[in-house]
Amino acid sequence: MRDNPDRLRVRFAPSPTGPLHIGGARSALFNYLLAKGAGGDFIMRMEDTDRDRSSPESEENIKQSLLWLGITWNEGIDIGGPHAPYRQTERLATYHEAAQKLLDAGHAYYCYCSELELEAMRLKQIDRGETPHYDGRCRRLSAGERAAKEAEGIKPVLRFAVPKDEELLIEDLVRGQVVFQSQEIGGDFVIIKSDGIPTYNYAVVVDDHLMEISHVVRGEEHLSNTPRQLLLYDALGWIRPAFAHISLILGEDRSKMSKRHGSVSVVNYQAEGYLPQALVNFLALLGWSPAGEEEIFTMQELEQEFSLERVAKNPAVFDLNKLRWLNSQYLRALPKEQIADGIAAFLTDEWTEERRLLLAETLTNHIETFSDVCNFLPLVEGSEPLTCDEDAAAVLAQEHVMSLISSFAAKIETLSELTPATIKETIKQTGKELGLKGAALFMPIRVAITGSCHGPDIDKLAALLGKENLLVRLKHVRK
RNA sequence: GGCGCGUUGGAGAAGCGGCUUAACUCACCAGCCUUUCACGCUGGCAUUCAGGGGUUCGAAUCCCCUACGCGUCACCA
Repeated sequence: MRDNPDRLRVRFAPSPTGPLHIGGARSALFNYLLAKGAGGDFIMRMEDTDRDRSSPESEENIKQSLLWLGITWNEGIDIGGPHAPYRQTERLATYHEAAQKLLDAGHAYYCYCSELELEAMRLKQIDRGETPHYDGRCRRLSAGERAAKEAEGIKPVLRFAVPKDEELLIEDLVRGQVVFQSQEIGGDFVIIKSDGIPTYNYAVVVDDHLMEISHVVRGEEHLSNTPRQLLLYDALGWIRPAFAHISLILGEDRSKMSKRHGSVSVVNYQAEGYLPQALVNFLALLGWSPAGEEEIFTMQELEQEFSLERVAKNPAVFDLNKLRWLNSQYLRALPKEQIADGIAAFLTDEWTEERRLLLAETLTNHIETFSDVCNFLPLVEGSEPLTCDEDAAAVLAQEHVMSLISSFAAKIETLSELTPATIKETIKQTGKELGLKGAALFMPIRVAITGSCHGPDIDKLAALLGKENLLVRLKHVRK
């Protein structure tokens, strides 16, 4: 039935109803890695059948986020392919065609029930302690009754006639065998809405089949939808694809990742100065584990390493700590020019290229994301003295500090150019003259400049601060 | 509530009946290095696999029950 049944074809099919979620990104990544590793196809399809919530902005956001992560598709929206179009609202005729077959074969029927009627039915069922489900009342409508409803101007939905007592077995590649009973599905479900737009469960089946998808890899929230889709495949006489349901990503409190857990959109991480390689690496490790002991992988390595067999069944908690660590690993491997570019987004225009480079060099080992640079800005900008903590104050209280700082300041004053090298030299000179070295020499100077006992290299910080600001800070200490 | 899925340390996890007195990574703690911090290095961190029953010579690994967590029950995807 497929042109090439052996070819692995997967897809990422998001709804453009919001920015790309971290969970969606992981689904896309797993699909992408699977395709790349097997030399298969990765298809990008837009499931925009919810016309109220879908927006072009969301679609754009999803595409940009995917591209930023380095996930590209070789068939799908924008670039087309043999099964175009790839946007569901542009495929309406296709869905209607298949629906007609279902209708003709008696697998589907028109339903004229109003929202009110449906609601009343549901309430009654709940009252009786039953699970709410459509009772199939329109299933046996006579031609005459149908005509009457049509005459009233009621726009019907098309429902799928769910067979009784059928066992639906999903051979899931990550969860194993999962069984559902057809009568537990919740009644005859809608496949075409009254406005002629197909529902999710129906459109996915039609598209996945027509687009020759071999493996459906998606989030676990779709597992309970699968029996409906299985029924549809069978009724249409289509062979089922392989399924793999990957577990959800949880927030720190073990509930599904949502806005209250902080950043959930890929764009958030982009804006916060994370590196796409790090996010990809992190996402890959969420629910999948490598065979060896190495954990840092490039996209190319992941393509080789990834396999569905090593995908875990249990949900994974999103650990920002580890993401930050991974990001720092990638960040430190970057040439300083790229770090300078990365932190530029968090700096004012007053920062020249040269100073940005020096800042990048100074902070490389002290920041985990580009936005962390903001934490260090007070150290290297402005002349206001920084408040000291207890330890720092103790350092300044030492007897030799006044003469040390005075002597150091005097030497700085004579310096024509402040660079890390000249400053370091000046510190050493000062130490030599006063007979000081080690912590006794460096620590008071550090505290005088930064107000703290800890921080990046003092010579670099001083150079960034500039002569004027540096002298003001030193002067302040002597008061 | 019905149905489904899951449960190994603070987090990600390996483990697929004996090689496990449970890998590896993050976090944490200690030490070394360093002018400081960080980086880096070294070491520590689950006598135990949600709990309880079974099966077996032997179980984290197989079966059952209980508990807990999550997902899903739409003309939303």
